[in-house]
Amino acid sequence: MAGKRLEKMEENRAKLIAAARKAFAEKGFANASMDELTADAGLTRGALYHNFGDKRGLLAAVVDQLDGEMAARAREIGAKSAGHGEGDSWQALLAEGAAYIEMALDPEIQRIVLLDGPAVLGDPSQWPSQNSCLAETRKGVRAMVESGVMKPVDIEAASRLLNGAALNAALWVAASDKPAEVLPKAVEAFSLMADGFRAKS
Amino acid sequence: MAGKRLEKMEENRAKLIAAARKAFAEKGFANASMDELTADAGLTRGALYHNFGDKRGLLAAVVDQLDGEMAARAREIGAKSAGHGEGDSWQALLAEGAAYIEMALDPEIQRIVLLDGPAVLGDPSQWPSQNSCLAETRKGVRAMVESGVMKPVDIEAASRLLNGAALNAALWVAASDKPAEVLPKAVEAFSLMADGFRAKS
DNA sequence: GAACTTGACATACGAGACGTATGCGACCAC
DNA sequence: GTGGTCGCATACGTCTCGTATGTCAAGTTC
Repeated sequence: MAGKRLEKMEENRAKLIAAARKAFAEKGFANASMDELTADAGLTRGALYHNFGDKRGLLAAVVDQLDGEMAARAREIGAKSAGHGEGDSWQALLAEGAAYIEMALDPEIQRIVLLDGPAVLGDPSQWPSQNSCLAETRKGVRAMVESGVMKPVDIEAASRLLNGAALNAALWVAASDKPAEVLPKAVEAFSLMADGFRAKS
Repeated sequence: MAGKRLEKMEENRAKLIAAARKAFAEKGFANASMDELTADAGLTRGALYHNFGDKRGLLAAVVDQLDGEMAARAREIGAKSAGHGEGDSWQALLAEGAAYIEMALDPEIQRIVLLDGPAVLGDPSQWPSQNSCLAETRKGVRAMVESGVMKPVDIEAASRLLNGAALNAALWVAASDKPAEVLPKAVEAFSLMADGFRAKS
């Protein structure tokens, strides 16, 4: 019966992160009170500072979780899209891009990952979690550059621009009056723009 | 001798905005103290709240000023690039994009317009100043779509994606270890990606 | 198995920072 | 010249974060 201590600790960490996700998404990082947040989780600020160091640490943990979930979903969609074709990795990239745009319509992801995240933690490329989403895109881009599907562009630059464009498009869609009407336009424009990276057939 | 009152008021507004630009750029919006900031301008918080309503209002005014400066510079560069050619508006668009990327290397613009701005004021498309930069890009895109230089893509979507990609690229360049080496890669990748919007020759 | 030690978490405290309500004094009108 | 208006300063209350200290259960050692 060893590890009852760590078990409880992980449980509390999870509860705090869950409460933080809700509070940050609803009120924004700056306006979220740590007292309320921890009370919702049935704890106090003591637990928070012990586990995450400070408020930024908590945000980093939340962003890490969300980022991981996004990357997992993108991978899943990418795999599905590339699977039933005969290795059309280009379709997979477009599908991933569209998936990012759609995922970012979730207020939780918008507010926390796209708005507060960069402002508080700095540019995504230097996040502690190292940005799983970007890594996912980079993997795809690298494979396509090496296989000649994409032009011989700088892998890091292309990944960054594709990801940035997708997430930025999502922000625009979400802020628009009628997201349902605007989304397809954003996806289409993204596909066109990404096509600039494609090797001439 | 009329308007000595308004004159002084505008002068103070300008001093506050200038002090805010410096404070926000150096410490970030959240960590900038309004007491220090106003003291630097030789005033107190009373003037600030009277002129801008609250801290967000001040940020909005600062962002508006920076955005205007950026748009003016982009217009200038775009005009120069299109001028000596025979109406090659495409080159002008690329030049504008590159200009945005370079401008965003300025810490003031990065921190205030790209990071804190969206987080505090929300998505740029719904800023009070209505985002001059975006308007500038939109103008160019619309002209090119109508003249057939660009594919018949949704103007709003294309403008948003181009702008977002450029600014995002700038964030990446600035966060990298050696900006001087990375910048050309970002500009090249941007040009390639934008080329996806270009009508097939 | 009992005393000791560790460490996760709670509580208490201090230091700002924001926003508002109130007061003052200079400009403008008549 | 007098009254009013308005821009700005001052004073206050409230909230929040971060740290320092206390406490009690879980793990450890003999």
